[in-house]
Amino acid sequence: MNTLVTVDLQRASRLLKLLGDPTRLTMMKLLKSHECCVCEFVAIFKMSQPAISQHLRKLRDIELVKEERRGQWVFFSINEDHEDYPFIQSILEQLPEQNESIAELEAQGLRICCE
Amino acid sequence: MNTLVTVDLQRASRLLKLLGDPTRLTMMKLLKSHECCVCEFVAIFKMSQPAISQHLRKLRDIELVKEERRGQWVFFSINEDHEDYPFIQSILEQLPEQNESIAELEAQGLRICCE
DNA sequence: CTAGCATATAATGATATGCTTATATACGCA
DNA sequence: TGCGTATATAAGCATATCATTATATGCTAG
Repeated sequence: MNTLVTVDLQRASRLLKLLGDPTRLTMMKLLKSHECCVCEFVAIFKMSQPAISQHLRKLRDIELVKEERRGQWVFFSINEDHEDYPFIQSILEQLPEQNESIAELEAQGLRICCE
Repeated sequence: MNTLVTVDLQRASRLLKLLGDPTRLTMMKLLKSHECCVCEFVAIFKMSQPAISQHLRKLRDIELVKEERRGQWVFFSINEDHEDYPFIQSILEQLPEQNESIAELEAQGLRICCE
């Protein structure tokens, strides 16, 4: 009896299924420490823009991530207000940091900063 | 930096994908507190025996569960020696207990005891 | 307004998944 | 040995998933 809050099994399995894709899982891990826009993900995953967009849509559909348009770009970030965020967080915590991806982006001058 | 051990992202996503099915996730949660044999799962999930058997095989293929034949029956249990067991455990801990399923089995006289 | 870049959506196709039914295997008992 | 029960495997099918290409939309800058 060491957790106060539990996650309904059906809901949990839907979340885990979404996280059960290496691209989406990595996205979530990245987003945990950095906001990213779509084109950054395209550069990181070396995958077509629509593929990235579709993964992000799935994450957004169940509100695991939020999006915010800034000028031309759409930035994604983790939705910490999600009812099951503690569950998600406990999973992401156990994954290795993905700072190299971000560092590589910066090295290539592909990191987007906008204001 | 509060976890010492992290799970490779590829491996983590494979595990999460397997847990991302409500039947398998429930199986794992049940197995966390009770050994079960195949016919018990058939009764619990009201699903065909081959379907149950195939789910168990997937869990066994990546060694999340162990099997042990006892007479006519094959009992499954969680493999606590799995390299990623701490990861799995941290997920299962956050799911509600499934004791009703077991209680129901017992009420119907379907719980298997063999020795 | 138009051109160009960022992103989203639609349509399509290959492969994976999860069930079903039919059949094979393994064990226990008479 | 042969039968009944428990389980595993094989084959087939419907649907889901994840990519692709083509196209639409939205914003910015000139």
